[in-house]
Amino acid sequence: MPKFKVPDLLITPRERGYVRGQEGVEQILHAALGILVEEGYRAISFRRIAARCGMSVGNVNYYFRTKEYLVRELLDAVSNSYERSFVAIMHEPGTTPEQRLEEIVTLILEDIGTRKTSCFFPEIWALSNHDPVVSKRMHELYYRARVVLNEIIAEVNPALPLVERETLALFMSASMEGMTVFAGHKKPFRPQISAIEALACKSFVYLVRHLKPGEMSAWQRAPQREPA
Amino acid sequence: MPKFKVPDLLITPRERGYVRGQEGVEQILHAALGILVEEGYRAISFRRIAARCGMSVGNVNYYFRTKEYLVRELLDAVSNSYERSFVAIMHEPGTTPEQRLEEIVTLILEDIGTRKTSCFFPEIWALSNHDPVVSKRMHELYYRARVVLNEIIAEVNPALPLVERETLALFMSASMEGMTVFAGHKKPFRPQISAIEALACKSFVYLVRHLKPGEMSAWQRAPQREPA
DNA sequence: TCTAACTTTAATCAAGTGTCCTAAATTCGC
DNA sequence: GCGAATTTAGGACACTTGATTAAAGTTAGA
Repeated sequence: MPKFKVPDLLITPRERGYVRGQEGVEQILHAALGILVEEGYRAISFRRIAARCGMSVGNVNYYFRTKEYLVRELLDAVSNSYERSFVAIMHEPGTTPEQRLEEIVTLILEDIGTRKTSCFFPEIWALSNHDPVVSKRMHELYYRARVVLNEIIAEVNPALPLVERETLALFMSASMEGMTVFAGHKKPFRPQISAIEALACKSFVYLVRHLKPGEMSAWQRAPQREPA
Repeated sequence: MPKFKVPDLLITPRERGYVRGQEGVEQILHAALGILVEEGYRAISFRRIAARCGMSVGNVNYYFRTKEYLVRELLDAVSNSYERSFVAIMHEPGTTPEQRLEEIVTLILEDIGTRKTSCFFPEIWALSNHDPVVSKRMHELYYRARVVLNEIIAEVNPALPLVERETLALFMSASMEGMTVFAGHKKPFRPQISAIEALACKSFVYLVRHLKPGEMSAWQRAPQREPA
């Protein structure tokens, strides 16, 4: 069981308007997320959202004048929910870097077991190839996730230059994200998630501890061998 | 530069029909792949395919009576193209397991740098959450990819039980797939792909060599620590 | 030649889309 | 409780796009 759980959405309250309106906004965003998870991004439409939360089409359109605004706020709400979890781990007092690393691995690998994450992110990955706005927000989200990893690496292996730390953080983050397709919600390798967690921890700790400055770029095409 | 390059499609010839017809089928499948890559899966339609290869809608429909058949053949053609590359590496004579592992890492990490792969797979990942047929074919494709990895692991570390070998192969495969979103075609970390390759090789070789039987499951929730 | 394989044209039928508008209903601070 | 601000319903507009088919014509090759 994970120490932290990532909430589905973290919606920033509006500045003006009645409380009823705020509730409406949250209903709409949750409905949009639900549709995205259950039927895919392309299925999101004002009409479907309206139907899903018992609203009228006009009303949904009143809150979000265009679909683009709606999607943008949805992405932000998801992004913010992760932000909060990462920061929570980062600011945990009295933990060793290795403990925090393990905690992050656990958090993420547990999180990809949820239906929401298992469906949401692949959708975003696909979308980011065709939509620059989505691409930008997605990479911002992942950047924030790597901040924690970077900090841990710096603590354990301060000799490693910044660029190499960042590449290592990326490697770890991308590794874990890749598990989504195979060990996510209702995926064939979900039952082995503990073993996968162990592998991830073992290999990440090894890399963080034993990687020497310059080693990454040195390997580059090093073992040139004769063609057969 | 990689020793092998994965072709876009490997289309199995039909049993009956004129040569012209075979060309038509290939045009259609390439057009479908092109649309999927450029505009996403949902954009695939008879109309668009027809427009893209200067055919009539009816003619496209003559070759593939339903969209489902079309998509299925497209998936198969992609799957087969990978199959061929993996088998080629597996049957390479006079190479050590470590060399073959490196070759696979190179092949895959180069391949995700192509636009086709960088767009195709995220699309399939998303789709597999909503379409059981796609899900089944996708996991078959990845299973075939892991066969090579499994063989390498068995050679280097024969003491490791089958189940653990398979989980390790999955971990490596999923790790690399995860890079697609970050170091794929025109992604922000593409320039660092050599360093990423080095990290992947280092950590995979470490795991394959040093993983002891039972270690994966032993780690499971091992370091229980006091709550702060 | 003549038949199986192609190809086009044109059409059907259906479902869906975002956005805007008006008018009624409701909040909620005062 | 007043009344301005806010929220809601419902429908209209003007499209786009979708899969599939039937009939008729064209081509290839045994």
